[in-house]
Amino acid sequence: MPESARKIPIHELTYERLRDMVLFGELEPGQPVTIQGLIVDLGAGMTPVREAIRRLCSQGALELQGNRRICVPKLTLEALDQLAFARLKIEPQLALMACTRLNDTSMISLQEIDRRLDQAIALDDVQGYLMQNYQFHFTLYRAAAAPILLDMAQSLWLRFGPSLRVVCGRYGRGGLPDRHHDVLRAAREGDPAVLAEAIGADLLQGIDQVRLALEEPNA
Amino acid sequence: MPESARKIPIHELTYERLRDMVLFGELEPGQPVTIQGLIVDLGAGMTPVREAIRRLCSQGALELQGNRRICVPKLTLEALDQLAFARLKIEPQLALMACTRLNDTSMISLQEIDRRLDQAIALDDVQGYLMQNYQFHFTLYRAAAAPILLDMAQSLWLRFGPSLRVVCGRYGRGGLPDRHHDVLRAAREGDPAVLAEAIGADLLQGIDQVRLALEEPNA
DNA sequence: TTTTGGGTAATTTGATCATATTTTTATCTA
DNA sequence: TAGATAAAAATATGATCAAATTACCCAAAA
Repeated sequence: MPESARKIPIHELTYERLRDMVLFGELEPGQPVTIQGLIVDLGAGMTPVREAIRRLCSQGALELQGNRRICVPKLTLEALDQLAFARLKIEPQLALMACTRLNDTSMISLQEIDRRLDQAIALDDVQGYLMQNYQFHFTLYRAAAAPILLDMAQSLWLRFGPSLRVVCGRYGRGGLPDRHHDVLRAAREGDPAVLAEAIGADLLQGIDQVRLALEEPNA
Repeated sequence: MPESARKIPIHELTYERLRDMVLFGELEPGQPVTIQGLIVDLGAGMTPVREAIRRLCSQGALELQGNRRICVPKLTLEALDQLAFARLKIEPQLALMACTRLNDTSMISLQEIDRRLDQAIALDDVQGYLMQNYQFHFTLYRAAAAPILLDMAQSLWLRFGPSLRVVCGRYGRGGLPDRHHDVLRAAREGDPAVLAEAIGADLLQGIDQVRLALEEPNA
């Protein structure tokens, strides 16, 4: 084994793996998550798995159901309203703060991610779309150098992710045309207010898609 | 042992105990927290302690310092700015949503808590002040029936708590006259906008106190 | 006969602890 | 100061116990 990786503890790796499973739709809303199952699936010991689960529960990515069972929470309309409110407050602010701090390196990263995102859409690759979309937003947000707001955004995405996947899977990503080009243009021009506005518009689009799906009768 | 309590698992109790220690100033900013130390202090096993710590880390109440040491984070000015922004967005909204849902029972609770709060101030009981202040806000917020926003508020308070304690200890609670009577009045009159405004003013007062302390040269 | 209901047994899963291993920090000597 | 060694603390595993769910069986009713 290379020396490079021999620093990250297993509980951290387990956390990251499980987090990505939630974030990128490998786990469906409502799906039960068992400690024993993860021990087998991820090949980790009991303690690391338990710690990863605890972290994700306190971020809202997983949910304890009274009888010490754990599942991926299903989004209700009430929960979606709260998520929408918080995301529209926090994420445009992160974009605003990031705007003046974007350097050439991060601009190139954003453009590269956007390219891969378009590619995923062209290939109908839902998982790839979700991953690149996440990377796009968080590459921007990280530039804000605001770790507390970033944590909050991360938690909000963890609550949102599974449902977004369901929507994409159901309709294809047809209803999700790209607002990212507006975002990129505003970033290039360095106008914080416009950038924040563009991010808000992008979020709203995803939120409305999920809302439509939730309002349908078929669960 | 009475049968009543024999449902809550130790890792949950340990979490609650440790959370309160952070929230009510029993742990100072910068203070190291060790697993072994908590095993001794709280009389719990290793697994429950580790899980409690992981949960609090992911809420920002504790901080991992690279070399697998853990401490209570010190608030920087940058962190305070982020906290201020988020709290002023989230908490007034919780108050607003709570306003129309407050019933007689919760109003009586709020008034009772406010009474105990005044009492704590009169007795110069800093810990009591912090506890009643927390109860006041969260009894109100819980009435909003918005668990996601409530989680966010909880996390924000966990990041804020230790520093508030330091401020109170340094100046006494002299600079913290009560905005709660304004809050109570608005709640009685059932005006959501006024209530949200009053909560915002209350928060701002505490935030400014901490900001003043942070801007002082003496660390 | 088929179906429904209740209840017990078996299995699965979670909670906790004791222990071994690894890493980091502190101490001591050169 | 540097390097080696000892002590302390964190990581990770596996075993054990307790709780919950599931499977199954038998009896009674349709």
